[in-house]
Amino acid sequence: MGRSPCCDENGLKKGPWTPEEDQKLVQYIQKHGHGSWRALPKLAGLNRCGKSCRLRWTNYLRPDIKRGKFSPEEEQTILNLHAILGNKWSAIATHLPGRTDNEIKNFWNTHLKKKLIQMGFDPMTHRPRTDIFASLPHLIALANLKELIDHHPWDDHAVRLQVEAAHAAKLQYLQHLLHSATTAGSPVDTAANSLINGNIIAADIMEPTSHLVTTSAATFNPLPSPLPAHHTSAHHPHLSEAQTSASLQQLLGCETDGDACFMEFCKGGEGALHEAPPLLSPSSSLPSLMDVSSMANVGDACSTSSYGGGGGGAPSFWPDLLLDDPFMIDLP
DNA sequence: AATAAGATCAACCGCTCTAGC
DNA sequence: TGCTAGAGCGGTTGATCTTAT
Repeated sequence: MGRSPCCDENGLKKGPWTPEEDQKLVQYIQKHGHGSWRALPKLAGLNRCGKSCRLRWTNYLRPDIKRGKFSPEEEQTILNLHAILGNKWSAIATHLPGRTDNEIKNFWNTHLKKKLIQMGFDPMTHRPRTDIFASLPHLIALANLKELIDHHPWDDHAVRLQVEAAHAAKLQYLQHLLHSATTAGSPVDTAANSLINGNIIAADIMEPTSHLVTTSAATFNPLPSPLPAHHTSAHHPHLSEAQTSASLQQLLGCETDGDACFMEFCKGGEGALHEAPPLLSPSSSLPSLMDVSSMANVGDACSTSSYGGGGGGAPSFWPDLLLDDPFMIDLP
């Protein structure tokens, strides 16, 4: 255990690699393979530590490295996988041939993270930021920008995230308002009225999620009945299965019954999980998987398909958020 | 043209994990 | 079973490049 001494010993060279060093490293590995990285520098005639050699090879010199801009498809894959895996760059990199974990990490930190933040998302959870009062003007603007869908040049994932986020956040906000409205004279009363009167709920703006907000706002029971004994989700402790099913039907805008609707929803998710079965083992302790697995609390529809690799892949914030405890919203 | 600010990305640091003894 | 060395990972840094003023 402990940290292995590395570049800080014996005056080994650090910093940028020269073309000569690159050539030595490439030639040696092509001839002998890398073998033990620790032994390699000496054998290859390099005044570098093994760790530095390994990094240079894996991140830059490897022949199968793909360089250049990330394609929209790659960007979407990263977004999808990050929503599921979090900062597991090496795991994400295994699904992007030719891209290194370092490159993906840099791309995330310099592009995608900022993009999500600008869209009002928490880049770590992929959920709308919960400081809703602070970001309300932004959300209102988003929710009322139909042009966003019609004309915005962003890729599908970004648009979908933005639209869904606006509505999910509205829903969360509304749920809070409904709860708060019981307090007479509450400063949120006015806001609630204006919301319900249409200032924010513009049911005709965005289908299908727009009417999700209105229907749920109209029918949402702020004090749902207790769960059946067999249904003890920690995530959705106040929703009964029947309520969940019915709410889903409404929320997802389905003609069919709630279970079938939910199945459809699971199947309809973008391909992240379809393409990533090796990453989704039941024994995995990746915390962000909870977002996905929690979908199973509704009807077990997604759990098997997700873990089995054949199923869902919905935006991770969605089902959780829609079914979340209405009073769990973080408020300033 | 000069300079400041921001963006990018290669490389390093320090930690954890794992295989071998 | 416990210890160690080596490999790998994610976070961070800092040099360089680009853009704005």
